[in-house]
Amino acid sequence: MKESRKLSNFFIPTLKEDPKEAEIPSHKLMVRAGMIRKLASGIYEFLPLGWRVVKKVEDIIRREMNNISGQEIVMSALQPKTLWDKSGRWEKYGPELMRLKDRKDREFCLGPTHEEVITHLVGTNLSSYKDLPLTLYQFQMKFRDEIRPRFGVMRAREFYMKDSYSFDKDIKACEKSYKDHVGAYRKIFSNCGLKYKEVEAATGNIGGQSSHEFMVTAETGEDEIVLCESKDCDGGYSSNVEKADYRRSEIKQNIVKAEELKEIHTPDRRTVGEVAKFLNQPPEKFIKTLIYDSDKGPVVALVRGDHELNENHLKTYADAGELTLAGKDTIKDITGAPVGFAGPVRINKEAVHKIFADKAVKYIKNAVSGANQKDYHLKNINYGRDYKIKKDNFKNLRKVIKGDLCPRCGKELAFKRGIEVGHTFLLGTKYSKSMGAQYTGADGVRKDIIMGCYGIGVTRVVAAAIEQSHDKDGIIWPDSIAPFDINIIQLSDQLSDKTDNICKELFSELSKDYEVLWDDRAESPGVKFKDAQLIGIPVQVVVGRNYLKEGQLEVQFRKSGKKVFIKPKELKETMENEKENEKNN
RNA sequence: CGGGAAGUGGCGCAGCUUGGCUAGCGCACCUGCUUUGGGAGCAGGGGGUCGCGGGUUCGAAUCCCGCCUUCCCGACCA
Repeated sequence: MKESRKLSNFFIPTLKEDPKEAEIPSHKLMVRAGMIRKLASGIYEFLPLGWRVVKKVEDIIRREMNNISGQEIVMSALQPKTLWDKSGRWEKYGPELMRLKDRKDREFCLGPTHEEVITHLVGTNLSSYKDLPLTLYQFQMKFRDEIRPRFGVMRAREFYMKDSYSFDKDIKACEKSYKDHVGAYRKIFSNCGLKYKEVEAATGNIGGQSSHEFMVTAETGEDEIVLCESKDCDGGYSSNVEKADYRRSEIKQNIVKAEELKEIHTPDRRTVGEVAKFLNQPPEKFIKTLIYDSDKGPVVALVRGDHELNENHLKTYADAGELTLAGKDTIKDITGAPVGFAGPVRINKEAVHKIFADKAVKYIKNAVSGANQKDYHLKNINYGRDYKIKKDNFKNLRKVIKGDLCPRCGKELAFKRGIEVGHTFLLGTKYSKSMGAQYTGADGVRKDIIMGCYGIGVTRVVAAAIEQSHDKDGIIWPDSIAPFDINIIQLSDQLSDKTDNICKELFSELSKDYEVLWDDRAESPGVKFKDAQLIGIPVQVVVGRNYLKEGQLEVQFRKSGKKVFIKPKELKETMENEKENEKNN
């Protein structure tokens, strides 16, 4: 028997009006359909209807994780600081880590992710190459003190996540584990009925060498991605804009005479915008000079005034661990001036580890930039004459912009928005090294275990599914993750032994193969129809006047809106037919 | 953290400018009657320290000061 329910006895507080704090459809609908309630900013309770959907997604994930030989475990959400000290992330993770102390003043955090715990677990309990490969996974609430929680469960401070970790003896074996996961993720997201894109991604807080994100495409997505949609593109290209590479379309040699370098007084004008306005010059004539601190020393990046620096690219070229915008002191050392007057001319190269420039900078004629002197800028700066940078240090440093071309095939890139529902990381030895997780090889030599980690935001998948599939009346669930398969709507004006009996019969008969929600409430038809549309169960079976008159059920499909009148015994066949039709569309 | 908005029964709001009677409306809830195919009608009823603290005043939801919370726009991320 399946998990069927009567609505009269189901805790599902639906609302007629949108909650005022909700902006995007999935948030509004999840609250209105009685799936979730907010307890505090970014902290939500899942009610029976909402949790059923989460469980559906969970089951789909579990099946695929088991298919790639993953083994399910549960680790502790509460994690001791000592472990995080080893990886160095107690410091590095910053204020996003939820920290707390126990009665003896020992420090803990609520796990935002589990690399430390699992590396410790495996490192202390696995010793031979014979035990590899190994993949472990879990479902668990994760805690991240987000700067700005947003959009309901889309960006929550407590959220339900599937995280898995692979352990391998060498990089080749790890690449196989990584591929297996990517394959599993593809199945998971398509089984959830989602349209998604795989993109190259930056590794962020987790670190590691290579990483991909699974993006559900939706207007309301918080991420921006670029794709090459050209059919001729070899293998295609898709990337998060954070990471995206490109070929340029904008670089042209300007045939303009180089004019004489001039110093200009620009009191209290620091930003490109301010100086541009003051001098009445377009931002694309400016050279923006950004100074970063890194573990190797200060790094300087030059980009054109109207462009934005891509820190991920700079990080890669500078071969630096972390980059943070430099403070006053570093800037003073390098420019001899306060913040806001940095420029490439007469910069103190002694104090700098490396200088990089975006390729576009080279071609700005008679450029404007800081004079490295308080309240002064320079104009008519020209590359070669006024400043020099090694040829190899001209790179793609700016963020990808509209009009840029595919780095593989040269066709124009398309921009889309996406919701990140999954992320895969090839970690290498980042954690096994710092946490001391090693194995003994066949040759008797101790080696670091090669790791990968892989996450799916389960609760976010639910929100993303709604974002992708809803209408003005409510949610339209994909069959695979719908909270119920069939919604029996017994119209209250027809409450009688006759409709009661057929509903009872349908309920118990259908429950052998389907999850059924029977609306047996003493509500008016309007209320029942509206609620049914709102909660979006794929098949609605209306038992009302047509049954009393003709012995017919009225079956309505949420997705197609199609309505048919049939005898009760034809129901299963009708549902199968509709499923076929939907597949073909 | 910067910029913007808002806190009044469970939900959505009005009242505040110009202080004054018992704090009001819609939805939801309870009781009764009537209704019943796309969020029914009538009658009756319950539920509010007006975010918190302080101040001004004979009198504060309303004016002043401080704090807290929530939401939206930017940096983080599943």
